[in-house]
Amino acid sequence: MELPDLKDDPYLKVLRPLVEAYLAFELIASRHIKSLRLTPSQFDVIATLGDTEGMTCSELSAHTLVTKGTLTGVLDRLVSKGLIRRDAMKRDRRCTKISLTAKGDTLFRKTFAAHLAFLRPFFERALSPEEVDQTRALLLRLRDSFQK
Amino acid sequence: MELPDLKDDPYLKVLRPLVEAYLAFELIASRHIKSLRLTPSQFDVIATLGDTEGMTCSELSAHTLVTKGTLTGVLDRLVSKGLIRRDAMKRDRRCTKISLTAKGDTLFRKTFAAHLAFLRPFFERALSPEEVDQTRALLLRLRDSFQK
DNA sequence: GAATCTTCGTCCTAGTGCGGACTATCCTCT
DNA sequence: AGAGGATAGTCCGCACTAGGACGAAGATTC
Repeated sequence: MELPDLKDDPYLKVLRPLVEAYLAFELIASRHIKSLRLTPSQFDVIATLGDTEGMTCSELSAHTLVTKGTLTGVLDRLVSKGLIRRDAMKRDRRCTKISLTAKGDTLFRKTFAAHLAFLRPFFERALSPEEVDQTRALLLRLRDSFQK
Repeated sequence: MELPDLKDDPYLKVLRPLVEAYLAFELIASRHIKSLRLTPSQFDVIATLGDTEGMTCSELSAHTLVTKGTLTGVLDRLVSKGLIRRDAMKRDRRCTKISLTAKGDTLFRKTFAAHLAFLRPFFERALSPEEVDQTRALLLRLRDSFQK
């Protein structure tokens, strides 16, 4: 959603840069993810499940950007790729425990660090370490303002 | 797409705040747009067409976040709501000129300023005017780094 | 123990997103 | 003029999105 940026408004001047910076990042990141034969949502799920004992659908949707309703389909595709497994839970028969298969874990180890290493240079060449801290603080203030 | 944030990496520290700030903004903005009975894409198109003589599909997709392929469907729905109009162009019979109808223009005038006014306080209470300029500059550097 | 409330995962609808294929049209170059 | 290439808009397949409806299964309350 792009909004004309009334250049003279002192506050809305950040609106477009925020959107553009995020989208530029998102485009680069998702291209790299696609080269791994995954979609962003699928990568999100794999990265979240990595190094855990597994979790339920609700937990998974809370820790990722994938909503409960969408998760069903995303998990279906990951199961058919053999990357995750759905197991019934003893205690609560409503829940399903989602966890990485051996194949999924291998993929996680191979790709996760590589993905971060791929992204780092984009940040490195844009900002000095001090600017990183500055940017981080400013963005968190913005986030908090929008979150309540 | 959410990425674990290796807290100790001096560069990737901005990754998560960037994603979170954008998503928090996006959530707020799209909720407000939905109260206008529009989707974010539809609002994007209306806002872009506002105060113009109309434009072709290609121009429209260049000025919005909607890609050419998706645009067809979005425009179809806006036509059926009576908000925009598709007219053949004399010069180039490949092109279609998309413009707001009277009803679409009324909607634009009523909602666009209101939407910006709705968003402004979120920025205002998060950042001082100087910080706005700072944030803007930093975000643009990030954007540019990801764009080449 | 039974009625109720809540939670869990799935399914549904409408709308979006991308990229590639396709047709119609225009433009360019020889 | 005629061939090749570029551009415009549409259509397609597949994946994703939010939110709401649903039945099954626990939790709570009396």
